[in-house]
Amino acid sequence: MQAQKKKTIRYHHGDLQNALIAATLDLITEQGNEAFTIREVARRAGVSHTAPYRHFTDKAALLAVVARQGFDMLVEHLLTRIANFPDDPLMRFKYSGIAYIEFAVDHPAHYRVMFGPDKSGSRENAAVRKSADTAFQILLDCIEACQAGGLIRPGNSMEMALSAWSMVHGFSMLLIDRFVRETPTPGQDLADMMSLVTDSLYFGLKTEKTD
Amino acid sequence: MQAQKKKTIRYHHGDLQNALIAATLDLITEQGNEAFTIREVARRAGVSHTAPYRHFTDKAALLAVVARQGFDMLVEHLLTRIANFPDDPLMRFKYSGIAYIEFAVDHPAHYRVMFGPDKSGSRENAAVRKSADTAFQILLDCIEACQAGGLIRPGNSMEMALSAWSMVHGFSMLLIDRFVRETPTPGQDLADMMSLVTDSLYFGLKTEKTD
DNA sequence: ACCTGAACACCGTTCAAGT
DNA sequence: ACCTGAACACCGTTCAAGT
Repeated sequence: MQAQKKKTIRYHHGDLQNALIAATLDLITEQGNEAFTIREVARRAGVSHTAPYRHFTDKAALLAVVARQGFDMLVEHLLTRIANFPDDPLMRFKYSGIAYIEFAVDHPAHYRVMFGPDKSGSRENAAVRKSADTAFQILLDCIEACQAGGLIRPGNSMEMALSAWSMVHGFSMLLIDRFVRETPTPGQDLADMMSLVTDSLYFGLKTEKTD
Repeated sequence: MQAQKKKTIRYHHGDLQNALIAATLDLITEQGNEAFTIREVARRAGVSHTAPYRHFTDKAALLAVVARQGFDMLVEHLLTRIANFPDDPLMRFKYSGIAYIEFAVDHPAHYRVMFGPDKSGSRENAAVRKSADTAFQILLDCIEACQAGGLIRPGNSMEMALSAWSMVHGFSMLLIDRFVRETPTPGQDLADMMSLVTDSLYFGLKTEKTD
């Protein structure tokens, strides 16, 4: 808990804290969420299996740091992607969804830790929730900007944001967990698929006059 | 593998196979997916920790049986729920989504095994995939019936089904994993929320003339 | 045919001890 | 201040042995 606040922690090989985080991501990327063990991560970082406990109170604390890092990366990716459309709220809404799926597909290890089964309480971790809320707020802002411009139906923006989140989260999980393997139509690529899926919702929320 | 084919397997206390499945569901319901261990399940069934290996080749095989059972239950629930609207394809489409979320919320332990991280290969298990495909086919049929009646936009029904599945799956996961805890508007209940979320998509796919 | 106990190679976590 | 080794209570899985 407290250890994470310190900027740099040195050990005889350098920065163990970050070495452990990097090893965690490598391990999850290579072998999935289940393969992550403190002992294997320590092995990869070249330290004894008890050394990680100097930096993280337990396994859950290490995962919580990875989850928060993931949400921060997601926020950054979303902001970068929607910055391309400063004058078009509807495009910002659409691309926030596409950017979300892009993030999940590009960083499946992070995504699995962020949304995977909550081993013990990163869902309760204040820092993690704060980063997650920031990401959700971006989506909400996009929707409300559209409503202000008459581009999306009036109505409860929270409900709409929840619908949008459900869709991109569900699609991301189906992709990552290999439930969806192929594009519905031959010749499509992943980018086409992301547009198709997000468009289904986008048509559902926008007003008729924007057709 | 072969053991599962036999209808009834007796041991000194009765039907160990089903006792193990029941204990698995109890355990996952009580303490989450991580708490499931062969040894604990055996303990609850009152047998030695090696006895389960007489009935399931390994941990993954037990989970695969639970997953297939879950998909079969899902299919049954979907069919029951849409049977209420024999003459209204649009209502069948809408209620297939609601019924899906109902199933996930009512059977979170099954749902987590069905869609949770694939410990090792229930995703590849032919019987599991077959049951899952049957469920997906129900959704596809609903959409195609709507299209035949001019109630949903023409277009690739696979893509639409994928969008719909993404949304209900995402919403289910967010609910089960406690990312979504409260209704967006005070006074709403879960049924309201399910309608709101599925309606967002439903409006996106239907034709204008059905308004 | 079905079940058990010992055994093996793993875990997470704690703690006294080393530098 | 940071790291280690031994120790404890767990896992999944195998296998020879019991009834």
